[in-house]
Amino acid sequence: MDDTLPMSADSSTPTDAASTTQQDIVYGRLRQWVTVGRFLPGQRLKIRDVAAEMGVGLMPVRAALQRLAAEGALINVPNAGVAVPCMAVAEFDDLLQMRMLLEGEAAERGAARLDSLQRSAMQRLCQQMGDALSRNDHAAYLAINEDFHVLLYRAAGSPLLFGLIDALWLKAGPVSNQLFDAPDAVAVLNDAHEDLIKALARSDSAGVRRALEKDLFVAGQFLRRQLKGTGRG
Amino acid sequence: MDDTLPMSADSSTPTDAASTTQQDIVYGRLRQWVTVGRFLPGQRLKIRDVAAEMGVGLMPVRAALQRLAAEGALINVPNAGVAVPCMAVAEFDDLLQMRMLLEGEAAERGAARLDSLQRSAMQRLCQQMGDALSRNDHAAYLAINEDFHVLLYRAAGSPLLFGLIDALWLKAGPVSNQLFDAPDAVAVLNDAHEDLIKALARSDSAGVRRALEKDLFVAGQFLRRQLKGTGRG
DNA sequence: CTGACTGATATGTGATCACAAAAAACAGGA
DNA sequence: TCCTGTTTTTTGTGATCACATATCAGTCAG
Repeated sequence: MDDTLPMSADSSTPTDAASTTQQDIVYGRLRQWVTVGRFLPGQRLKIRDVAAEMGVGLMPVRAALQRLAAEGALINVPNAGVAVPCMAVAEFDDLLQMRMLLEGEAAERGAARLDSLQRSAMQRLCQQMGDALSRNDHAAYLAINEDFHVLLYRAAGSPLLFGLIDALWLKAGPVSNQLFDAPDAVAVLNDAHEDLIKALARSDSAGVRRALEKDLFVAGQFLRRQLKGTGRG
Repeated sequence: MDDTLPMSADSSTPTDAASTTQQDIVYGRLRQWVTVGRFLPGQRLKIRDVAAEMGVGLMPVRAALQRLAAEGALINVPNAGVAVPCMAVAEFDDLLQMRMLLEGEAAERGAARLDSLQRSAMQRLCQQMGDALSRNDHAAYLAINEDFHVLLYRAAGSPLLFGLIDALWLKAGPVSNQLFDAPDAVAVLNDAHEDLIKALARSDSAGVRRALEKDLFVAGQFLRRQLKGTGRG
């Protein structure tokens, strides 16, 4: 009746894909689809459609959608199911501000705790990002970029902070993939990363924080322009 | 199929109780039960038990529990349903640190945006808290304390920040109600609030932030002692 | 008397069905 | 032609049932 259990299981563990249960599989795929921008902002996700597309029953899809909605990746309209949120410019600015606060904090803490092996790994990732940009390989850039930030933030040693950042990433997902619609963005996208590596080499945690905030800010400004353009017709 | 809708509905709106749907009612009650400390840390919440106790079907309870788990109020153990998380001291410190960061930020921003009417309201609330403490009316103190903080944080003008803070409150709920087990806590609990009001009167936003961080810190130290005592057998 | 195995119970997960409400399609009148 | 009331369809919500698995009690060999 009231058995205790050995505390574990993060619940909102980021980047965990399939477990054993079916709704977790659906959740993982749906989450990836949202972050990769498969759905348009404002689009309604209908249980039966998703179920048919994935070839599973309605029940796992319902659970997965509710879970995504609870995490803020989707919004739950009163009696019309769930939809992918469409962000107004003010909300985008709010999100960017919070990301700068939380990710800046994580970067500063993480920079002070990285060992030399992790530092060289970050330097390598930064170089790989530059290569990917010069090849115009956007998918690779985004993947390495995620690894780069995850490595730094995990080093901060705060699971809670990392979870909050992950939640913000989920919210930012639907709009972040429009980054490369701005052709002049690729020229400066890696500058902040290189600044960050330099600050890291100086063991300048505050400098790492500033570089990361700059990284988010410049990318945010490109996205912001895209956002005002589309404006959710 | 792909209709857009007029973006609204916060999904994780705090303090929203009953909507129309049944699972929202269950969710609201369950959420309150968790925050008020009705369940012991580590306790498993079984669908059929909760359903029987509330006199509703299994389906709304299942959905509500999954939603709470997605928000981090409960933890989802792989194939054993959900349970109330039991916090280790390290996790508690992490939570406290994040609360100081986020609530400190919200306090500083909110202090700069409060109008005179809201400032006097906060002063009144502070006085009421002192009265409640002198009466040993713990329930009233906690209720007014929540209003006090909500008023300040909402003024910050960042729905996202407020939502994150609310999520942290939900995590802190199961342990926060042990505050008054420390008899010497009541003597100093309102000191930081009075400091905050003074800083507010000076329009000293940074001072408001410091006072709030002190508030969280001293309360956290009392709770921390309680936590080490119980230690989750 | 202890330990492992087996059966019974309980519990979460998923499927199918039924219902209510909202949206859409349609028909009729101004 | 446009507005309006009605009907039909769609869609989310909840109930009930079926199944797999984990937990626990009971039993028997050592």
